[in-house]
Amino acid sequence: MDITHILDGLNERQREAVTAPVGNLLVVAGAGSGKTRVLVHRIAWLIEAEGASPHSVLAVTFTNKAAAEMRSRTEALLDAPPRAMWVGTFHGIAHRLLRMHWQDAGLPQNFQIIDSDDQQRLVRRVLRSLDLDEQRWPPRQACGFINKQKDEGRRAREVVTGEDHYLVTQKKIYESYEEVCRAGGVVDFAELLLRCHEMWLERPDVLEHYRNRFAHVLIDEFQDTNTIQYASVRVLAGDRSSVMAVGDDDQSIYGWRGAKIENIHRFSQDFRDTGIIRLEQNYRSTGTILKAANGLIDNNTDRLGKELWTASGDGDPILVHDAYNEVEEARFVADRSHEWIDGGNGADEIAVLYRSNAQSRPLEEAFLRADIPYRIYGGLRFFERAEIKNALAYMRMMNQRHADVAFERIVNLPPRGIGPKSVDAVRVLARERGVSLWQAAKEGIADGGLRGRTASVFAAFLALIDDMAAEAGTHSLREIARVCVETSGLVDYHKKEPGERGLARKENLEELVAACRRFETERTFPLDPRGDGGDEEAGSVLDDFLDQAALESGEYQAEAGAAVQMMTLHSAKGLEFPLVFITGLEEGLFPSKNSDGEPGRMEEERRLAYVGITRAMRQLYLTRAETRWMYGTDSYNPASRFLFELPDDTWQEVRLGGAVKRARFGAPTPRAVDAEDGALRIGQRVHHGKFGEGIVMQSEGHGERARVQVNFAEAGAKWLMLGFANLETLD
DNA sequence: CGGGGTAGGTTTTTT
DNA sequence: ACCTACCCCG
Repeated sequence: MDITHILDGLNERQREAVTAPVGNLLVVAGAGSGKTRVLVHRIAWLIEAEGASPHSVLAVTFTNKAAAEMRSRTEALLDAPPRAMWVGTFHGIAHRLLRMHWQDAGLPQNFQIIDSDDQQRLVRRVLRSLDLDEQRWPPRQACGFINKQKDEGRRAREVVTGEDHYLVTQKKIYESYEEVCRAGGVVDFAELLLRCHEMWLERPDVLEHYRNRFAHVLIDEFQDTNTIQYASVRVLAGDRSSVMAVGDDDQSIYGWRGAKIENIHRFSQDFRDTGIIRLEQNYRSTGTILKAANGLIDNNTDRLGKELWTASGDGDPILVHDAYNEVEEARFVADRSHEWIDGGNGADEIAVLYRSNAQSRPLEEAFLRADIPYRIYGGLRFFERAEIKNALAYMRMMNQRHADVAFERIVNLPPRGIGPKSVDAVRVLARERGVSLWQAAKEGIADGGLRGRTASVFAAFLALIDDMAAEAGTHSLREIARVCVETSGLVDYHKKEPGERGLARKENLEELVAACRRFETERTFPLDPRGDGGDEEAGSVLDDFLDQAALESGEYQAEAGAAVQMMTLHSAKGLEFPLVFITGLEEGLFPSKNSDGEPGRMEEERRLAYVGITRAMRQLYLTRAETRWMYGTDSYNPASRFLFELPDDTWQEVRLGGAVKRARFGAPTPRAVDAEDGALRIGQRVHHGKFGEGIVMQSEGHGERARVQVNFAEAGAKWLMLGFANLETLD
């Protein structure tokens, strides 16, 4: 078989990774070094050169988008599209296994996946049943606790609490939540992974089957794996299979979500005879941009160590702009975008990045005013919108009357006179009799468990659902959707809502019906990453649709038209753009003030800045605002420390008008450095024996450990120990 | 029961 | 500033 097409166009390191002997391999792939390419070509190599069966390949990613891309690129490279290969997200693959092995996993056959929103609703109900105050025990926090435990592989009974009242209570909530999920036959995202992992441990026969099957495991973005994902890979790999882990410790930005950067460090110890290959040649950015990125990330300790380089030229310096406020900052970004587009370039070559979504508003207004098309990523995705979830809940009820989560959601939506009290009566009945809410309502009406008005409103609701089911028939997904949206009264309900919002919701519901029609013929969303293994029984179209809606809440719609892309730094990971703006480079915003304190958090912020910088191919702008209107007040934030960490010869300041002379990035806001010593404050001018004059920018720690960052006129930004530096104050 | 007004809390995000 | 979650009254 001719395999040259697999190796053509790869550099030496890439080729080394692709053709490495079958076995464990860690590929540390820097930004823009051709990571996906290596994964895809490795799969092709295994199949066409090593003779591996597509059946034996398992490729795992984090997002559906990445999975879809990997699948399509692999298929394009191979002679015969490998249907039997498994490519998917951790969650998608776990879900698939659980559907096939529901009995081995101890789940009901018709278990349903709930998203984080549903989870929070369930937890809220648990809190009420435990009589806990929601102010003191915020549902969000409880969800966080539960998910964290599951991500660490711990069941409620395994949580060690000691005497700690907080832990004791959270454990109680977790236990109770587990029971509610079990009784309702629902599975949350973290549960998919944990349940699958437990199944392997408890059923060695099942594990053995998959160990034999998946001789080749490939994992993308390995630095983002959490404890349970790492453990699962280890268990599946056993000591035979070959695992290729690809990742970049410098791009680990999901620690707050449970990702363990250590996993990438541990890999070579835990997996036998691991080869390590570093991909450091960057094909994306200019030399200047890479130099800035390298210089910045060098401020982090605890790295595997890696330095990106490029064979292309230096390119233009990074341009730094210090705006008066966020409106001017936005105008600057829009102006420069305009120039770029006028120069004959596409709007879609531009990305505007920010730390938090709240920053998008002024940017949006500036682009609107400048008449530049833009598109904002992030925020609520289609299947997470309330009106869509309502409609999906009706669809679920069509299928399974006993789906309590759905029942709770729509029982009084649109409002039909079933208030909290009536629902409570049914809940009590359901708990007493150990049946679903639907069953409890039905029985209650029949045997007098429910009376009077309560009985009649529920009778009407049950009849509505039954009638809708009859109207829709059982076979057409599109019909079910149409009925759920129209006969339920949802469309009318939203039509009556005032303003844009009601209209948008009504349109979303119509879009849902259209999506169902498409799904019916294609049996998949356009971005479907799942392979057709063909070795599992397919559920009904409706089941499949609801599962996919839960697991793939995202942007399944194709986007049309060239537009500037606006998104958070997090969502920009994996993307690249010729022109990139990173906005809001201010202390407190980026790095976020929430990341102060814990040292690990600050390093993660720096990695986020690294990710942002390395998105840029040709030109990078960094902007900040001296004054920013946030949370209803003006805040004055000093320039981000990350600006000072860039090597001096990589950037230039852009000033408009250029009349005002001031220190680089303007004078920071005065703020006491250390309670113990009021003499030094942020913004203070100081003199140092060796470095000369500078301005205090930042401080860290207290007492003996206190350090300040001083931006010296000559020497640039330095961190100094207060105890040793012998700084002289100047004014 | 349901609509409207007010108080609290606001990183990042996938699945 | 803005969204949400809750409280009170019709």
